[in-house]
Amino acid sequence: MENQELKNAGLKATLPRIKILKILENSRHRHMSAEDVYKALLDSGEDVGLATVYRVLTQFETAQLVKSHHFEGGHSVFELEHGEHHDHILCVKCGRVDEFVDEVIEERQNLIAERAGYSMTDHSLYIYGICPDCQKENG
Amino acid sequence: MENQELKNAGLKATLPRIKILKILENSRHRHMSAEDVYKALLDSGEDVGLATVYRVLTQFETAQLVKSHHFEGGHSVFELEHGEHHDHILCVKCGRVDEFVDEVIEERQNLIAERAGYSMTDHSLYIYGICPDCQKENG
DNA sequence: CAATATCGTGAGAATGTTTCGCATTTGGAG
DNA sequence: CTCCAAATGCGAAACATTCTCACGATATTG
Repeated sequence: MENQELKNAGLKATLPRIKILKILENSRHRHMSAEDVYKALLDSGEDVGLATVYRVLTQFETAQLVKSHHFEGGHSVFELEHGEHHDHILCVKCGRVDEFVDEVIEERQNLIAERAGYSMTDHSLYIYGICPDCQKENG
Repeated sequence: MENQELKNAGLKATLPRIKILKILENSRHRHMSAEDVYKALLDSGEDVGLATVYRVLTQFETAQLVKSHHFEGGHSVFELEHGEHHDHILCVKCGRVDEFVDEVIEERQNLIAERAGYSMTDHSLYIYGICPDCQKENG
């Protein structure tokens, strides 16, 4: 039940929050922008404000229910936390997003941060390219 | 001479372009936002519009004179191309930016893209952390 | 149960960044 | 030196995101 997830995160189980969580869980696309979530809410007949969507997503991120990503082009997306850390590879043509994990890279990053004297808090790696489907389509 | 660099890039050597190129070359900070460049221009008594700064920086990027980066927090920065590809490690406290190159990671990225069937066009890797100086300051 | 403090919300205004439209200016080829 | 496409400055617009605020729902207290 979504209610419990919210309670566990220290958030009251309000309607907008439940709805937004449901949308993130049921969406075919793992990665959704605030606008996407907002549209999905309107489509399902809900009456929430865009500001609330942003507020709730930010709260979810703080509560570590979702993770946000800032892709090129100034557009951010959110995805449910689903256990393992992973990075992203995305198609510059169709916007498709795939995920991957690479232990070697993870380790190197730690090493690099350490070598530079930084205490690493986070990192983001995005690979941009053309996905298999778009390569076919295009001559 | 900047004029020549611009000509080589197929751009007319206009005053704003020359000035902006100079600013990028002389600035102590390698990474500047459009706003930074704009302020620097005003400080040196030039009369350019912010729109022109954006236009010119975009042209420079197309001409591969500069490279842009989109760090977290919705603000982009530009830096002069200076030969080697490199990635960035930045301090979440003071905004300091350092650069690094790691062949192992570069190779792994190619491998990952290939394995996923993508034809890689670009990639961006940012490591976030606390820099040595900020670690000292803070208890 | 009533009085009251707190929280979450929608709507719209505000902010910050980047782009656009258009009249005017300018670089540089002839 | 002249002329024109290219480039520019300006204000407005587009966009994503955040803030403000009054109100309604909820929890707390006596």
